Amino acid sequence: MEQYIRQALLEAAPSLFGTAISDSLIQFQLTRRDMEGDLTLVVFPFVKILRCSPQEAGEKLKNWIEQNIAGVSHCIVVNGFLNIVLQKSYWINALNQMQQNAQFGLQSPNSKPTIMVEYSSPNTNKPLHLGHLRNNFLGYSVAEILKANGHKVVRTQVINDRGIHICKSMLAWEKFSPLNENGERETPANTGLKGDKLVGKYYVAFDKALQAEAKTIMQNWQAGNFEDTPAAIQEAVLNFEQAKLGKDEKAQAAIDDKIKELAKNQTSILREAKDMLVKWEARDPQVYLLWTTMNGWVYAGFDQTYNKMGVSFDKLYYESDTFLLGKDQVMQGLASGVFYQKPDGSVWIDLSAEGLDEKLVLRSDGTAVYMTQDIGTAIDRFADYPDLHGMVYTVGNEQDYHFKVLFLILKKLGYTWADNCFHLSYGMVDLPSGKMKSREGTVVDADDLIDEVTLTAKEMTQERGHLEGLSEQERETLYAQIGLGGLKYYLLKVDPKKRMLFNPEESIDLTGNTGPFIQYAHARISTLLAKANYQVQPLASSLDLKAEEQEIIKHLAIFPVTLEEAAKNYSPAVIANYIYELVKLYNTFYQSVKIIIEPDQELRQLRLTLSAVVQQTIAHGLKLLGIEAPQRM
RNA sequence: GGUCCCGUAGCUCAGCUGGAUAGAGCAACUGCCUUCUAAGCAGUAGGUCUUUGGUUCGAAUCCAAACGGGAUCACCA
Repeated sequence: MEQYIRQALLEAAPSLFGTAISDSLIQFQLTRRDMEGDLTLVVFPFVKILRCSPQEAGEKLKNWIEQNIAGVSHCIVVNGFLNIVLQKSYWINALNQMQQNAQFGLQSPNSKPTIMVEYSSPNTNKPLHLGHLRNNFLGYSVAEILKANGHKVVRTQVINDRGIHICKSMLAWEKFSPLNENGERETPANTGLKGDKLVGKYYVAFDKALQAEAKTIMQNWQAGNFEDTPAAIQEAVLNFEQAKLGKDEKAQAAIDDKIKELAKNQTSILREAKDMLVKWEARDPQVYLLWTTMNGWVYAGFDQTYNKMGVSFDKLYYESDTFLLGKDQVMQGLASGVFYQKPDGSVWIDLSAEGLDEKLVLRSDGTAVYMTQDIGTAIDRFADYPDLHGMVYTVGNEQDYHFKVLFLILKKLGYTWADNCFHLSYGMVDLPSGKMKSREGTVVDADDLIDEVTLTAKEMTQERGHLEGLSEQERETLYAQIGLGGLKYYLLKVDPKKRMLFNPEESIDLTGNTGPFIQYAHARISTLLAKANYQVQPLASSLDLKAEEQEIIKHLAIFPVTLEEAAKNYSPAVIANYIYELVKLYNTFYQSVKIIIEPDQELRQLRLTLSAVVQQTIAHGLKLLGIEAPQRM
């Protein structure tokens, strides 16, 4: 309708205004809920052209629209706004079309270019935590949203399965794992621990040992004992100590950190880890065996967690497979002059012309860094999927700079698709106590959280009791759907870009703007329709509509635009807010009118139809968020 | 220090490319289940949209600065 009036106005402009007008002059918005009207045309832009008061301009537009636009009942001019009231039959017809289209609002599948969406991308040395949950739910949901907008989507992740951090947990396991009576070190099988948890335990053990050894070295340095310390390091330490004199506490602490870094680099345990990395890159059989074994444990653990989370992937990339390609690319780029080499052999790119810094792309010892690997992975993906148009990287905003650099490098290497790469940058998740810090043990474990939320859902669902007739199996499924639904909704309803607060108590709330609130509305409608034995039937356009009913149809009508907006902004929050609003409107309606027990059959059918379309739209919306829509609860 | 992000009710968040009297939820208080699931609904109260300038018919929204918070500037990932 908006488009229709816009077009008509543009065509009629010369006779109406005496001149052609630009499209941007015609600004529509939805009429405020507390005013009469459906669509509002902003009058101010026309005032200049018509050289008259807003009131006069409004009157002129009012008369023209009332006489020339079919479907318009009448218009009201108020405060420089022209509120257009559509005929009731317009909304009945809209509802009729919605009920006949089970895919209402969705674009036809695979009608748009292929997009790859990357999310999760964990390290294989620690279990998934709350931050990963936001990441995974976001990525999964954005993939669903792009699909619903007609894109072909490939879900993927890159698994950071190599590098110094992986060697750390491997080494710690070899060094510190106790032997059992069979002479075996700890494994998931003989401890019953989940694989990712077991490996994470040794990653922590490594850090602890590293800290201890570094502390001893620093104490030696304090005491003036520089035995075993290279002269260059000794000099650096002494210089730092010198620099501390006369500085305030904060500056001194910063310098102490730098000294600590130096000490860590002098530890034997870190040297061993580095040696292991070199051996790994040389494919030392023993190191490789250990690596595949321990990674296998982690993957089994991750799979369990992904399963519980309800996320999945179409294709996996392993850093260990792509980093060599990355190195090749760097060498080629070096030859073509995109990169340059320093005397020590390290390879860099100079982005100072773009307002960025110089960035390392290959270490002096020839080993790959994160950037090397990311270059390789990106190129690999476009080679694997010839019709791939673009990529979405779901990665936290602490890596904004990294991705700016990555996309620039890819472009400089000559890959035009670099322009279609997008960093879906999301904010950190804070706890009421502040930031999550692994060292302080405040990290919220993903498995624990999911279990907790499911348990709470169970308790609360049993309290309300709408469970009669459900099997034990069905009940358990329902608890998980509600618990996880609440958690997902809680994490997705906030604009991804924004840093958010995670309050454990609120995340499992059932009332207000929550997942269960929306699921409940869905379940309530489902049982209602079943009881009423609802069948799709065209509605007579002569039916009258109550305000509550019309509000719902109006909101349903913007679902397609909302879905597009969510895709454009890569924002599940847009969908979450939309369905929340829809449910509130529906609940008001539900509470104020009779539906099944309405004696007038035409009215009853209208209200059932409205309920059915709302139910379908809630279900679609929840699916876009990766949330289940229970039939009853 | 350079660069980037953020600042809306006590708390958590909406507020589309500038538009009417800035909205929800939670927490507090009042009502509503012999009628379709009360995980609901209706209502009360709660605001200098951090501050100051600028742009204009009009600014929470755009621009600049200040203040406050965060991220990042590694041969870490």
